[in-house]
Amino acid sequence: MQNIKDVLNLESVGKTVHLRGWVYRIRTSGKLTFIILRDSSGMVQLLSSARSLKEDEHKELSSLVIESSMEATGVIREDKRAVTGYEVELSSYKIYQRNDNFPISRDLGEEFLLDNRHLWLRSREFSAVLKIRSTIFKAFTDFYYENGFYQVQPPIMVSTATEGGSTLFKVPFFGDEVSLSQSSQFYLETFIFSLEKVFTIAPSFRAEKSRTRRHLTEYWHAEAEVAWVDNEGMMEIEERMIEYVVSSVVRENEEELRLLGRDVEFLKNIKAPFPRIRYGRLMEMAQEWGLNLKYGDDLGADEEREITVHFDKPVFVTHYPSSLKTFYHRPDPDNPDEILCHDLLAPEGYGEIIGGGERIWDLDLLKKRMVDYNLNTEDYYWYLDLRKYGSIPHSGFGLGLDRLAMWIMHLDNIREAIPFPRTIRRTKP
RNA sequence: GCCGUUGUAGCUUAGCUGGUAGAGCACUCGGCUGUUAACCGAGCGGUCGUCGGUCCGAAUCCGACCAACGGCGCCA
Repeated sequence: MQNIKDVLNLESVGKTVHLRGWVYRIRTSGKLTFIILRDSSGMVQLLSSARSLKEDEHKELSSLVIESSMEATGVIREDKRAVTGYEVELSSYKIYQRNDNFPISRDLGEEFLLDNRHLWLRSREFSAVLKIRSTIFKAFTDFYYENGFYQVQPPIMVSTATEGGSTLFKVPFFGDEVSLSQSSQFYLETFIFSLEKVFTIAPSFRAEKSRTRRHLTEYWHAEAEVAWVDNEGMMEIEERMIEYVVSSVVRENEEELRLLGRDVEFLKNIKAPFPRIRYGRLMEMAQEWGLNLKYGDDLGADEEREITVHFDKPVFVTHYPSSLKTFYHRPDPDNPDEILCHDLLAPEGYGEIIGGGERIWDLDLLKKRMVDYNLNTEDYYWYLDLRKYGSIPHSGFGLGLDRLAMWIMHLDNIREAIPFPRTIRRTKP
């Protein structure tokens, strides 16, 4: 058996090829039947006729419907009339399943496709999404391995909140209750005392009742934590990682990007370094652009969109006022009202894809901040222990891989970037 | 949590100020020896989201409910 892509070349012409896959299109014209066969690698036109097959064999093939599965043997030749430039004249075949009519046809509603996502995965469009996603996950991992990081595996069932209790998913646990992880950050911090540079890719769960194009209740969270690195050093690692991931997709998946209509030239220009803008300066710029924002306001979706259209690269926003971020961020020693943190906003209106920064590593300050946030320090005993024994400066970040994928592919909704989206109103298929 | 939109055949939909449901695709059958989302002809397919109300009469008007979608806030 061969992959379709591997036989679409001049060396194969005149040879007998053995293929298997699914019927992508079928149409008859008189005594000829054209079957477009697809497999994971591509598609090719098959020709069935009474010339090279028995009459009843040709008839059986002509009755196949879309997405039937089959095996095909025949001689391949060049033919400009066929979709991919080659055609296989069938000499024998095997049908695995001649199915009933496939539910998905040419008229497609958004809701219907979501209900039939398990079948829509077979489409050319979604196959391209899946291939690009695969590259993104591999490239992210490769980048950190190449830079001396260790991959670690934090728990998913946890008993401490990272981002505030109201968005926790509660799960029964032998008469007790646990939560699904919102972020692996605190656990990642435990690993740096032995491994120094660590990363993970794990699902995170947020019970936020969000109904937006950029939120999922279950999403793939890529996180890293690094010993001895400050806020600026962390941003340097992140921008090199983003460049690495984007250039990997451009190199491996140019065909898929074009199928999705993505402007590949735009992606080729995504090179580090990325601009850094302090929050205070951004507020001044926003006012110059006519936005109704003042110091102390958080960036809403509209503001992020307005801001990021002014850039053709991702942009870091740093030094937020401490009132806008959660307790573990380290205050700037030069200006304690601001914190040493950064968000990375994707361009073209996509907005936040990374949140990161320097962590508080002083025990007393961390305790004080937790008390300010009404957190029970006893629950976080293990997190506080990290500041008791050999505490060090360190930084980290969290990246929404589905958001990154959404931006790279220029999709309208994050649901189109993940095979089986979980949102407030969808747990099937 | 808040605001909005939509629900008619397997899919995409038309249906005006109420008068008894129409099309395209898919599928089945027939035609065509070069099709490209083929084309041509025929057939199959609907308790108009659910429940209730108004009316001689409701897909259409009113109410409640359900579901999905879109947006805000929150975040990655």
